[in-house]
Amino acid sequence: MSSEKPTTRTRILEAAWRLLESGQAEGVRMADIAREAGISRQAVYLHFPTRAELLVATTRYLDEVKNVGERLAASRSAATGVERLSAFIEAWGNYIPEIYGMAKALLAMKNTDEEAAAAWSDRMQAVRHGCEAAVDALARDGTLSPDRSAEEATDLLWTLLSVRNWEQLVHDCGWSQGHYIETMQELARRSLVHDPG
Amino acid sequence: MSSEKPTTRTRILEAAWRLLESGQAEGVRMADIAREAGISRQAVYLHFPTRAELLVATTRYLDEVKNVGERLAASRSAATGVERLSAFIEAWGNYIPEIYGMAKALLAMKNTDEEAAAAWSDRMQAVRHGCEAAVDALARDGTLSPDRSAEEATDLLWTLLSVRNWEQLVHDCGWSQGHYIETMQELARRSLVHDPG
DNA sequence: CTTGTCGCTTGACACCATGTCAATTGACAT
DNA sequence: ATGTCAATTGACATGGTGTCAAGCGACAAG
Repeated sequence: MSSEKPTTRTRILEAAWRLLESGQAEGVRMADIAREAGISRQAVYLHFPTRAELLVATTRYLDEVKNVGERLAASRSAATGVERLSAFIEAWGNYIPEIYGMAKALLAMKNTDEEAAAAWSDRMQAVRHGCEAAVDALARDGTLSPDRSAEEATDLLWTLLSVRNWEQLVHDCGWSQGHYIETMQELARRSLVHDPG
Repeated sequence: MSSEKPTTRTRILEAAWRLLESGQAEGVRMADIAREAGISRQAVYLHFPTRAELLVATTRYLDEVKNVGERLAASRSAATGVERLSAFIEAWGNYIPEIYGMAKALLAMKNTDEEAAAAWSDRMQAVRHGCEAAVDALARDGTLSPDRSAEEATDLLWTLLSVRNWEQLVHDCGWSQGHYIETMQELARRSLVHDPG
C-alpha cells in the first residue's frame, strides 16, 4: 500500500530531497526540482506556493521518513545524566550528515526569507530541547558543573552541537564522523560535568 | 592630509561599511550603497566590478582602519601559553562584533559567489593561524592537553571561536559580550589545557 | 580657445530566478 | 455529454545584478 502510487506531491518532495542531498544546495532551483520530479515547473507551484514552503515541507518529510523521534530513544532511556548526554550527542551528531543538504539550503534562505528563518529556528529549538533535557538529567544527578546555570549549560551545549560546527570540523577540517562525535562528547563532558571522570 | 579629499572609492567603502554595520546585512543592495555614498549606482561599478568584490574590498578596508594586527599584540607578548590563549580569545572575541555586519553579508554570499567564499575563507584562515599560534605556545609550555594533537586542538579552538558561535550565543541566547569572552576562555582552557587550574 | 580626457551621470537594456495568470488538454467519474 | 481535477504551455510581472552608450562638466596642455 505504501509504494503503490506516489502522489505528485511526494514525488516533488523526494526530488527536492535527492537534489539537496547531493551537494550544490544553492544551485537547486524550482525548475530543477520540477525536472527531477518529471513534471512542469508550474505544477510544483500547484503544490507549494513558494520555494521556502517547499523546503520546509521537505524538512518535515525527511523527519517523518527518518524518524528522528526514534533516534533519540536511546538517549532518553540512559541511566545516568552523563550517559544521557553522550547518547544524545551521538544520536544528534549522527543525524546531522543525513539532513545536511537540507540544512544548508534552509540556512541559506534564512537570510532573505522570513518563513525559512522561522522553519529553521523551529527545528533548532527542537534540538535545544534535547540539549535542555540532557542538562536537566545532569542537574538531577548533581553532576552538572557548579559554575554554570542550567540555561547557560543548555546554550553552550546547543551551540557546540550546531550544524555549522559539524560542517566546519567534518567538512573543512576533514575530521571523521566518529572523531567528531567522540570529541564533542568529551568536550561536553569537560565543560558541563562536575568532576568528569 | 588624511581627511582632505575622500576619494569616491573611499566614500563607497565607507558607505558600504556604514550600511552593513547597521543591521539588515541582506538588504544592502548596490543601489543603496550608491545612494548612501551620494553617487549614481553605475559609478559604483566604475570602481568595483561586482558586488562580491566590493564586499571583499570593504573587508580589507575595515581591517586596515581597525588595525587587526595591533589588536593581537597583547596575545603575542603573553608570558605563558595559557595567558596567550586567553588574550587571543579576548582580542578576537572583541573584534567579532565590530565586523559582524560585514561578516554576515560575506557569509551570505559565500553560498553563491565563488569569490566571496574565497575571501571569507581567507579571513578565517588568518584567524586559524592565530589559533595555531596559541596552541603552539601551549605545546611549548608542555601544557597542551596530552590527548589532543596540535592540529586537532587548533581545529577545535578555531571552531569554538567562529563568528557563527558568537552570533548564536550573543544574539540568539542573549549572552553579554563579557560573558561570551569569559566562557570561551574557560571552555578553551578546559578542553585544550592539561590540568587547567 | 580648442582639444582631450577623466570621472561621473542618465537611461536603456539583458539576464536570471521567483512567482502569477489564463487558456488548454486529458483522464476519470457520473 | 458534462463536470471536474491535475497538469501543461506559454506569456508576463518583479526585483536585483551587471552592461552599454551617449553625454556632460571640470581641468590640463597644446
